[in-house]
Amino acid sequence: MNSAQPPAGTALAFARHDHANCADEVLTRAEALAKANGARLTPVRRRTLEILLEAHRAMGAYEVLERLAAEGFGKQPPVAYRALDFLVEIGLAHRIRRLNAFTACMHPGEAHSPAFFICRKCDHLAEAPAAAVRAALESAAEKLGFTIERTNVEALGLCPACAEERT
Amino acid sequence: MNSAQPPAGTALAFARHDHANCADEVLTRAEALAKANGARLTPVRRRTLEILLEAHRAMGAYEVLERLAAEGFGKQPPVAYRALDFLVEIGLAHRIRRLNAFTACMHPGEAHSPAFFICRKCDHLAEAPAAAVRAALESAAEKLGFTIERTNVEALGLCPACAEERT
DNA sequence: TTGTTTTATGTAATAGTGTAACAGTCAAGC
DNA sequence: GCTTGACTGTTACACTATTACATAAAACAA
Repeated sequence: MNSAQPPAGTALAFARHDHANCADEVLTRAEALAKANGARLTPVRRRTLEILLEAHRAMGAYEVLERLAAEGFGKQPPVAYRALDFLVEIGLAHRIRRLNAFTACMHPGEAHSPAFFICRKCDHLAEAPAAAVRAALESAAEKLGFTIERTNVEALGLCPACAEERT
Repeated sequence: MNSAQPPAGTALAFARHDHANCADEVLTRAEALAKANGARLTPVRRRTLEILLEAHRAMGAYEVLERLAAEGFGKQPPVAYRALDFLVEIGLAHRIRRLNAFTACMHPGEAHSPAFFICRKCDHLAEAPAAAVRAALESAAEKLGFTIERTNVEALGLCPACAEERT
């Protein structure tokens, strides 16, 4: 893999920010969002989301699994993958392919197609709204006759802090 | 994994197109491009590129490795991964993370940051130039103070043919 | 040329990521 | 209650990728 394993320190934004009640807000919306999709926010699923929200960074599936197992849920990979896939499916989490990791979505429910910025030095991660990116993609897709259902937009580079250090 | 294993049928474009001399052109450029980077297009590396060009679709690293091994090169994963990583590094190939696969770049040398469109039904893959997408990304990055070095833009959905079939 | 450094290749061993298949369980609707 | 379908859990395994180390070949300097 990269220098980037699910890494134990992939914060969600480069700038410090208070997120005292991010989690509460999101969980409330989550319930609604799940119901809207005709899906159920079961205990494993809910707890998985909480874990991602608490961590507030990208986590590997196996890292999430450890936490779940420790709390009495199943101990096998499918437990984590199913819960994570569910969350991604209904838009409560995102999969960061470059990191083989997952992260809670910070703006669930809002129609958004985020872009992710990943620092190659410190592995920190930032999620940014990217309506313009999506629009450009749609336009390119149209020329091909392609119907977009889901997108993964990830940029690798240097975060402000690491760029500062003159690497 | 996905329904998408390195898959044995991931063509490069949805529309039929003749690419009789794609390969030759690209290989010629490759030499030059390598030299420009102070890098060497060694036999394994060159052959790896040829394999990707011949296949003209996305190939998993192990699939490439099989081919290399059959031709007398090393039989262990690092052989393929090193060659593929090299090609990606200097812009002769792209890594499609959603498919865990690699594909030869069709426009090496040209400053471009491609977007990939992957059909979830047939796994076919299209590479499209996406200057507008890149511009939008740069703009978002600037707001974060982030310096982009490399991007992965992948869209999942339905290709024209599969969309037709009313899935 | 010869010796030295760097870069590249090859192998073995193993770590990490993700799935398929199946059995049991639980909730919702009839 | 009973059926149905969705959800959870487990075993077992497939696939993807890396680390570490030994060898070899090219590039460079003396």
